[in-house]
Amino acid sequence: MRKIAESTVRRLSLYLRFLEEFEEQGIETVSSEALAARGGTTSAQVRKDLSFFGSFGKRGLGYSVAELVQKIRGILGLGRTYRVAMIGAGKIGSALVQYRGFLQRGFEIVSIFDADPAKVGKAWNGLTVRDVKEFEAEVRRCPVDIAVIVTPADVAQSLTDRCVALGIKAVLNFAPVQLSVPDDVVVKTVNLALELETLSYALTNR
Amino acid sequence: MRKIAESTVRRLSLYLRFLEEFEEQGIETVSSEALAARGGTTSAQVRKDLSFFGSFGKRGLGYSVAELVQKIRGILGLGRTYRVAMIGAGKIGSALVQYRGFLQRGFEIVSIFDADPAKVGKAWNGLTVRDVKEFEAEVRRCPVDIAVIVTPADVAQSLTDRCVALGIKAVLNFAPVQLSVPDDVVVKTVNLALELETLSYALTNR
DNA sequence: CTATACTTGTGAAATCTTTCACAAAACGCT
DNA sequence: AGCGTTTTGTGAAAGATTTCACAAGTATAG
Repeated sequence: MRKIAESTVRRLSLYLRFLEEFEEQGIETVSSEALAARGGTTSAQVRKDLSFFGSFGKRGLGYSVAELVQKIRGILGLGRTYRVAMIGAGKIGSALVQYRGFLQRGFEIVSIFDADPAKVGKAWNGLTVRDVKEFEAEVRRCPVDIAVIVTPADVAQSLTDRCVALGIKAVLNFAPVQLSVPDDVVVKTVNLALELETLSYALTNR
Repeated sequence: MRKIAESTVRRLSLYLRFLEEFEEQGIETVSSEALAARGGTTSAQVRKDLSFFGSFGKRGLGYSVAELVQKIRGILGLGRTYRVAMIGAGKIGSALVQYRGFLQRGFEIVSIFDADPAKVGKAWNGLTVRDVKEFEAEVRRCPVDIAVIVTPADVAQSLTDRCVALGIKAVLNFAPVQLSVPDDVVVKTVNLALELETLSYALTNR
């Protein structure tokens, strides 16, 4: 398939959220204009984004909400559940484990690891925190699709390397570092400092 | 000043992190090539990014690390501290309050609010959680530059409106909703579901 | 059955961002 | 001082993304 811009994929994910809202409200049909209004973009943008994947609407009518939800879920690969390993049982890891949206959207946390002996063995949301030394053994026994790195910056890269060695192809990184991985592995980094600094820039330059 | 792309600002923030690392390592001078290598971009990109704000290097030599750190800090508006209000004392709020990088980078959390009476009055990292009913009174007494929204989705917009009414110009939003604000207010949303879904897309389409 | 109103899907145009490529500057060496 | 090496700063080219604008469907009403 032709290369799709990351911005397009992010918007599809947003559209999906709005469509699910519409569905809950019992709205059966939506125009690109209405969807755009809800998401702060333009109708042309919505139609263009969708057009990369097919034509899902009816001229004069708009899109069937239920159908478009299905199509976008398909495009985003949300028709299955993903198995997630959480690496790091600190504050943020703890918050994420309890975040219901995770499971709700098909991302199931199946294991948690930490290096701190004080944390190992504790139960968290029905899962036992394991020693990160057992990471390889555990992942081989109970494979995962996605690793979430919630560790201090200094160990994030080496843990990522271990994930890569195990064949994990997707990493969500909360450590404030730039991770390097082979081309066939995808990393998303959520960098709080970066977000704050763009706010700082915006506050300063206006 | 000419409009600067968000992507440029984000890269500047990254460069700053790398430059600080270099500084710690005692490296005094850096070329655009070296900075690019560290950040996974190209030297031309680095030079172009910087060129929007001035010319900070010496031909043949590169950039003085210390000087470039200062310049970028200036560009990003990091020469001051920002006062931050945390709205929502749940798991994520709790994790953020304890995140040292916040204060380290000049963002000082000065107040925490929650609607849950069970949480109000508790001390957190030296701060007392206040009832969100007192939000206006408290912010007027102790003004803030940035509000961090860490609440359930359904109250995020109304709290944002209250921030706007108080004259707060920057919001960092962790609630999984699209916030609408006037043009002179800037919002950054960190949307976990979105990040997971881009991973899902990447895992599916390869 | 025709006219009217709407809304999609999509090439083409406009805009924005990144990459290229090279003159100009700075330094060290002889 | 002149020469070779390095690296910046920046127009221009290439590439990517967004917006425009309109033909082509679809429905409804008379």
